[in-house]
Amino acid sequence: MISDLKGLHEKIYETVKQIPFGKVASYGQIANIVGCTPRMVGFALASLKNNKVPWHRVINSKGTISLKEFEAMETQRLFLEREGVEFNKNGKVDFKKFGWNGDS
DNA sequence: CGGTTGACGTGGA
DNA sequence: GTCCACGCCAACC
Repeated sequence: MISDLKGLHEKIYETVKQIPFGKVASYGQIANIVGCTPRMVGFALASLKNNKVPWHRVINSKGTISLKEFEAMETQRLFLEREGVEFNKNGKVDFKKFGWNGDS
């Protein structure tokens, strides 16, 4: 359960913050939890400027990183690998093993 | 107040 | 399996 909605962004932030260490969630998953469209999830994280939110644990449904800047995607991948998340040769994450069930 | 934007998702080819 | 087009809806200008 999340605090009262002050803004969709904050709600999304709270949800992302609940993602446990070594787990990853898709934008659609977050969108489903907060009850908004996946677009907003990405938009919210894009606006993210504070490092309190583990945005690196959020990826698209394909299990890949969709960041525009190559730098950013590299950073995210390194962060996930550091947390124990394995990347395939295609650069995809196995949701079967690292997918967040929504249970913190 | 209106148009544009955007870290996506899904369906179809 | 991959790639392309359309749709979603709040935030931003």
